[in-house]
Amino acid sequence: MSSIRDIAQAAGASVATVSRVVNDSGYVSAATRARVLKAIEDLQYTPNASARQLRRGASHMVGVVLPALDVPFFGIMAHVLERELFRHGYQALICCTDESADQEARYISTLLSQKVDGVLAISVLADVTQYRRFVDAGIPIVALDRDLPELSVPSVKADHLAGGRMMAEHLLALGHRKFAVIGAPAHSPPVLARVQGVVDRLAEAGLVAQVHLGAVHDFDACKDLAQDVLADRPTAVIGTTDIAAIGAIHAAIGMGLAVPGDVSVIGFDDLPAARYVLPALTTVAQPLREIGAQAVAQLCAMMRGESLLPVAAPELRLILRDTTSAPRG
Amino acid sequence: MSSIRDIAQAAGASVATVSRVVNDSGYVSAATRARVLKAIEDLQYTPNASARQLRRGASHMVGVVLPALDVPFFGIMAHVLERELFRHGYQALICCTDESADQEARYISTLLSQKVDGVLAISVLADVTQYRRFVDAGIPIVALDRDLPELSVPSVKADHLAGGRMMAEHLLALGHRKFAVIGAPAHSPPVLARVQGVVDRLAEAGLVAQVHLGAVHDFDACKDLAQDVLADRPTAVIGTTDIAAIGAIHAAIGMGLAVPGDVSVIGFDDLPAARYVLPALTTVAQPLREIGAQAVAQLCAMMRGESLLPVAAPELRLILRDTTSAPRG
DNA sequence: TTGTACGCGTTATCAG
DNA sequence: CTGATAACGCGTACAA
Repeated sequence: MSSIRDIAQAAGASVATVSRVVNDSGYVSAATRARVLKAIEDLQYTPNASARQLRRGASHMVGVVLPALDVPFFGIMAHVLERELFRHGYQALICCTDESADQEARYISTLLSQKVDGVLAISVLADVTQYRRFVDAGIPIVALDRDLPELSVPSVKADHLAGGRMMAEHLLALGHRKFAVIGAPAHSPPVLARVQGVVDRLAEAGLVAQVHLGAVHDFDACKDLAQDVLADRPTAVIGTTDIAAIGAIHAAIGMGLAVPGDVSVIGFDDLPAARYVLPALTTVAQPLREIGAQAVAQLCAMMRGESLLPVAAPELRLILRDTTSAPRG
Repeated sequence: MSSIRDIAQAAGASVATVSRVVNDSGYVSAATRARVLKAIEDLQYTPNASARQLRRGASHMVGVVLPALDVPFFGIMAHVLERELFRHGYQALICCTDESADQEARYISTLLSQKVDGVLAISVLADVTQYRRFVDAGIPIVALDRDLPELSVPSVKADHLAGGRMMAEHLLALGHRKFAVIGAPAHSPPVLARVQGVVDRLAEAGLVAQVHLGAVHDFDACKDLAQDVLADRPTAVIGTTDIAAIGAIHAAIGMGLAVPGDVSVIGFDDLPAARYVLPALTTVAQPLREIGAQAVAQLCAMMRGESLLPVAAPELRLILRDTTSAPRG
């Protein structure tokens, strides 16, 4: 409510002096500083961020564009990004696109209007040309969990291809020979990379897997997908995500199959939900917190105009729990 | 990058005219409008939100203060609020406090600086006096899932007391007589209200329950809690949340008890995770989407200076799944 | 050490 | 229908 002028008047000083104490820049005598601070306290003065941004050119805000918050994977990621940005002095502007290109475009306009200092993007859309607007406006941008093709923008993500190989490797080592891969969404680059990793590794062992990818990534859809696939009696089902794998477990048990006795199941991500199922899900853990922190560090460097940080790809890790075992004799 | 003046120059018009076409206010001839629109297109003009806020007084931003995004309950709530606010033309400023009073205070300062038009608060802290600063600044605020005592601020929440009664009622109807209640966090008003509801209903049946509330609300902590409680062999365990109930299921099965054969378990919230466990969890569904939408509607009314909307308490609903049955013999 | 004055990008008012 | 201009709150040269 009260502006810098009110404080100046109350403290018997000029606006310039008040500004100096607020930003502690330049010289201010102890006496006047005290008077100013008192006035600030009395009048509950809060600097106006808009006026500052207008004057300084920096908004200290960062746009975070992602499909949703009510999906654990994105919720966790958003949390990490928000916390990390705050730690670095930035306010996150979280934008949920609901996987709609239209919403995404509108949000990008908003972020441009807000003059965000940078952008973190986790898009699940095929067409990401919209993001060129940030590049054109000279706004630094970092992609998460995928690349933004043709925009030559840095991206931070795990090696999903290697992740796919890990899943296949584990089951192969247990002695499995008949595989099915299920998951969603079929257009997601990281999901496709994992599938490719599985297919590659199996091919090396002279095997082929049934691959069934669906359009919607939820429990019910994945369960249905798994049900179809299980009719063929694979000894191992590879879920492209934990949700897919959990769907597969439910499908198997619903069909009277024991897990892992009759069929082994493995997932990917290691979300909290992987521990909730019974039996608890064996999965490949993706270090979401590390990925998020790395992306923010990268973006902050760019916003400071520094050169890009060299990055080590975040490490994937196999988490052994109770849904995989050797196939029945 | 380009400002309204650049557009004016390019279109051979005045800034006032450009402003008029941008906001389509006042009269502009079709010809000049066309020229201006072309210039806007050519120069990729985007209005500066800070300048607007400075001039107009409204920021079209709403602060959303909550403890976390990586916890399904809050993630879902945040998603609903964000989407709903966007629909109403507001940009959400999501602030994760990590349950820290210090963070919360710093965020409140930030929101005050940003001159948010309103605030939605889901605090889990006991001391909410910080929120008085919004009231003092004349900024509308709506509380979710709890009240903000002594601030006379509207709140939107389910009837947790009734929810507690529902849980007890269901198990009583099945014939249970020996109950345990477990959950966390012990200081959460809605959790305490649910416990009270359970206790009240059981008292009416002449029964007393063992109540064990923990400080941290996660799977492992709740599982440990349940393990202790199960030593007494209650026939029914009431979780104050789905997470607590899922912990109880794991504890029971880990101890060789069948669910629901040896012990029935019920939860609260109906998060997606309730369907992931096996057996699937019987629970009381809280209409999060409705609560969120109601809170946003309420806040929007206040921001428009309208009187408060009359609100019907969001309905709780018992979801019967596979973890409750009549007690043995 | 302190104060004056300008400009950041908009919009609203008022005159033409 | 259009244009000039003041003001929003702040930071900073520059002057004192």
